[in-house]
Amino acid sequence: MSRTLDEVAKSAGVSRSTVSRVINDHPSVSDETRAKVQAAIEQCGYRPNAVARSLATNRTNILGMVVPESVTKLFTDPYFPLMLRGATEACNRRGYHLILSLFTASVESSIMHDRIARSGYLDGLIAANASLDDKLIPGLFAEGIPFVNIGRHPDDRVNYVDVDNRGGARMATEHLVRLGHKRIAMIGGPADMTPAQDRLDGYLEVMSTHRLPASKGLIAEGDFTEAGGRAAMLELLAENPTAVFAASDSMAVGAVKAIRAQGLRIPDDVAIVGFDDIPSARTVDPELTTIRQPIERIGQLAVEMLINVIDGKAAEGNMAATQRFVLPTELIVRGSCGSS
Amino acid sequence: MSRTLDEVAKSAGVSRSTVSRVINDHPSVSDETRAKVQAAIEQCGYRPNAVARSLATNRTNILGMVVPESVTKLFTDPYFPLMLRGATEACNRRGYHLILSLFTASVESSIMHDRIARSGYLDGLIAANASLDDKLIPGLFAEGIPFVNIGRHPDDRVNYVDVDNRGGARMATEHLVRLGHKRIAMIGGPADMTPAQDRLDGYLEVMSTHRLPASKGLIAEGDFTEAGGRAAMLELLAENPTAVFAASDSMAVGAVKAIRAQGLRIPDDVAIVGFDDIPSARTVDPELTTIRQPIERIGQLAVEMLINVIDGKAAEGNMAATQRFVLPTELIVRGSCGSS
DNA sequence: TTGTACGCGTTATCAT
DNA sequence: ATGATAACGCGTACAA
Repeated sequence: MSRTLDEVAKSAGVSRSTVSRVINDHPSVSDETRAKVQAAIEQCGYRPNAVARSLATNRTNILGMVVPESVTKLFTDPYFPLMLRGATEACNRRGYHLILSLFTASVESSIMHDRIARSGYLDGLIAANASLDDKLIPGLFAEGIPFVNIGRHPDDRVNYVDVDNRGGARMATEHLVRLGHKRIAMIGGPADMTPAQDRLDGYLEVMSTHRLPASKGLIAEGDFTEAGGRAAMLELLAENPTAVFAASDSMAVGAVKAIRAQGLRIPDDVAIVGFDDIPSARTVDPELTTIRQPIERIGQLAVEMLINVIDGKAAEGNMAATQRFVLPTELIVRGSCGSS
Repeated sequence: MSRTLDEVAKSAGVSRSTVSRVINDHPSVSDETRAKVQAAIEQCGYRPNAVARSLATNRTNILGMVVPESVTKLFTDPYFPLMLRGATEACNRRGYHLILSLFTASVESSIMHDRIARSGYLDGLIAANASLDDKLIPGLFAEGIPFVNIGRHPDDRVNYVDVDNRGGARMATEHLVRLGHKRIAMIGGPADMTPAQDRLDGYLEVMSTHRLPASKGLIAEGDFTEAGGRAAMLELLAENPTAVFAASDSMAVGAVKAIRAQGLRIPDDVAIVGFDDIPSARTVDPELTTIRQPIERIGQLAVEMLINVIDGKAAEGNMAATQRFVLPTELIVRGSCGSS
């Protein structure tokens, strides 16, 4: 099975420490012995035991991605696989591993919390869009474990990576205004999620700027799912909007179906713009005009920031400044709003 | 930070060993001291250090889910999030952690392989639909690390969990035959993936039984993506089929769009049945008749089997029998084939 | 440059 | 039932 340092040392005729130095690229070892040791390593098929190494260094090179229960339900939305792919990609590059923890109803979250945060297996963790009132984040502070949240968080101490949700929502709404729409409805997300808040704010801001109505009836709350978007759109249709901004592409796809179900045409009767630019935005008919956010990049950035935080903490004590990053969004014009 | 066994022992006025026994529910410890130790544990806020424990026990309670590069591309298909959710769910229940490794182009797969299989961090791993010619599986045997594949594998020694792909494909095709269709086309998956093979075989079997044509022109190879399904359907339409069986719902959704793009109606002009029963099968218009496979259950079962394999190996040496499990599929009739 | 010796936090074996 | 003590495999001051 697994050879040990001692065996390699014996085989190379040196001491254990020397082999260890070779493995960790320590400078002070003669080229001669280095070569000798390398050979022995090859020959034995030696691989360092990560667990033992972790015990000695107090570092595991394992990060955690924790998905709050409220978000686990949305896990099939392409957003998460994409973000996750970005995160694992970055981990691959940096030589880290990623433990994925979805909080589910079957296990009490306090137990999950303990297993995740206090096991000692994790160098740090990424919170996948923990909502404002999530007990997760306070818990992490209490535990003193390095973490990065995906999505902004009002607490000053929270490191996060976010996208310009508000700016994106403004672009989306402006686009519809530019096309001459007056009655522009919005399908929002759950009120306790900051992306939903910010996208709503961006919409309201533009509506207000142009002195357009944004009454209660023009705003419906979805849940970021396609079914939710469909239901929300059904409500909204009673108000006869000529355009809709959906806070996610999944909801936009649902809205498209609701609109069609009423015998209305897109974009002729109702124009629609989404948010995310997930793959299906290009496969809907008509293709979805949407706000692109660099989803994989978010995951990548989150792990890179986290590694920085971990390294920084190790280096400078707890003095490291809070790290934050807000990625830009982009308007992608396709067919669902008519030609501009 | 993290208290240690010694501190608890000192605080409780016993030896380290006794505290260890209490933690591991060892029987031989008096109720009196047990209570005393429990109290000390509470008071210190002690939590066992998982890494140290792993070094001593040679068990990490961490499983790996490894996704071959060919499959990483399909990672946004709802199949994977669902399967993953099932797997993490089972891990939660059993007190295991799950490391997710997506093989990507950015890091050479031999390096990834080493990191995954030889790090010592993993008690075992799940291969997510490794295809037949994937170097992954031979590598795992060479390494002697316990694993379970998702999807059947011809090698006798491979533990796997699979679904009755062939039976499902038969049901799908039979359903179309029952509805009176003669020219039934099929959109298959990549030839090197066993689910694709099996679904094709099921289709061919039924076509042959009913002496229906299954010529080259009636079979197109997709890639399990929506775009691929669309392209495949476009080819097939030249043959004027009256029905199509798509080997995945994603491809079926693409096919629906291709059919519509030709001005044809579903199910009137072309009936269609998919495979998977992912959430979007219920949100397409018309809703998709499909073959349901219990996707989350697959993930759950994979980790449970894997844990069995690991425990079995620990218990009986390498004598444990190969474990296999084939889950049933189910025909779900919705609107995309017309009424039966 | 190289080797010695100790520590990382547990579990496990063996006395007592 | 309890307590020393030896692993587990590696990193790393410290000494040589």
